[in-house]
Amino acid sequence: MNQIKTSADLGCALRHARKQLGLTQPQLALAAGVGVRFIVELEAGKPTIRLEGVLRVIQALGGGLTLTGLDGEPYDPAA
Amino acid sequence: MNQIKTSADLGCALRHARKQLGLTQPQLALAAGVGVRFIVELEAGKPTIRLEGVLRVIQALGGGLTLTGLDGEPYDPAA
DNA sequence: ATCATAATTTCCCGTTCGGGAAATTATTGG
DNA sequence: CCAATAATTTCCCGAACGGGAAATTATGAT
Repeated sequence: MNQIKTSADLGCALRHARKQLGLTQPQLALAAGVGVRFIVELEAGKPTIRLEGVLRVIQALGGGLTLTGLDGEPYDPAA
Repeated sequence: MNQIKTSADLGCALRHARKQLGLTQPQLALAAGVGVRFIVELEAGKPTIRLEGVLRVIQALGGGLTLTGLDGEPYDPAA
């Protein structure tokens, strides 16, 4: 369970995951539909990368993102 | 537990969370250090917003992001 | 040590973000 | 029904993204 607080956390975790899978950056870039440089910057923890690519990379790695701490009561339309 | 697959998922979840907390978009924007438009676009599911702001908003709401499925064993899509 | 492969940086530069504020369109209330 | 608050769109525009490819620098294997 990897708690993501900063973009650096995310980059670090994704880098480890990629290596774990034995993928190179170009391979992952291809699989995720982004450029190699995007992977480099993502893994380097660049804070201003675009969400879209981040999600695609995570999915290409077989991972998922879970939002925690915000599951209060069921959605109340009258709130 | 909110599994985030797309930026739309995220936007939807964050919008509900904000309402649950009784915050307006400008209030959240201020708390997260982003512009109001950023909140609007984030909640609308815009795929190209910057990660930095997303993380700040989530934290301003008291939530967290968890990366799942990437610890340990290699991912085998054919398993 | 040496060659091969991977990783990262740099370059150019079109695309697009995203801030603030005003204008417009819901929503809610008196 | 009309006023007030919230939500979203629009405007202008500087700043930054990020794609491909080549160059440079790790990293590793034989």
